[in-house]
Amino acid sequence: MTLEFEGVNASFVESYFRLDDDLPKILVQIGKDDYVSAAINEFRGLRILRQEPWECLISYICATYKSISAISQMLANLSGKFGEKICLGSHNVYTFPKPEKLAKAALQELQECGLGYRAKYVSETVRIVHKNGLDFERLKETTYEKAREELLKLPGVGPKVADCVLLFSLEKLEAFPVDVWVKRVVLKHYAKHFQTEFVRKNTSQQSLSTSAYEKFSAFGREYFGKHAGYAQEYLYHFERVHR
DNA sequence: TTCCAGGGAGTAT
DNA sequence: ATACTCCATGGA
Repeated sequence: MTLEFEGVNASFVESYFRLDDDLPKILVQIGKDDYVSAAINEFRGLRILRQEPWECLISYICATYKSISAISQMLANLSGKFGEKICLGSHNVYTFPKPEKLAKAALQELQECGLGYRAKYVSETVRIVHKNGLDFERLKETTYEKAREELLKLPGVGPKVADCVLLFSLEKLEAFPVDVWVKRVVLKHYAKHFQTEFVRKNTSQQSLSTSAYEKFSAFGREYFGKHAGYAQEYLYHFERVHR
């Protein structure tokens, strides 16, 4: 298999696509049952990205209660308005804005990017991170639980956003983010791991309480093990394709 | 037009 | 602790 790239060096590509992970070994580890095995067999090769923590954090704060396409649009707006222009051949692209740049942005400017009520959360979190210089490198070194606790203090960051940031940018591969899609998968195919009353309640109602979230997420970490995040990613994609 | 989206925060019980 | 409610915006 070959991988072509340009404009970056090989070490970046290896890092960004997590080529340092032993994917075949991980897929064996998380292949605990026929259902997740089906997802693995269909999408074998699907990877988790090692994203830049700052970009990941702001992106997932923006992503709450929004459709994927709308999220893409919002982030493109942010980059176009506050990022740096890069010329790639014939067309221009924009980098994700740096903390110091977003820290200077007015609330209304953020709202003009389509952030809606999230503009306030982004604005406040931007200031906290920029001012105190939230040490993402330290969060990488510490445990899943401690790093999660730190992230949850930020405005606009709840358990779902925290788990996404931990998984996609802070080296916490045991994180098992539970969104509406993963919730559906677990309720449909892993119901036997929960009390029937819990399954019934969470099947009928669309919202997800904090305590219910923690039960779903803890199940994922315990059932799939230290690389539960990979299982989440395969199940998530499998559900979205076959819904 | 109505519904819902890779949820979170605020408030009432 | 748990339940209920609101939140801006855009695509389907």
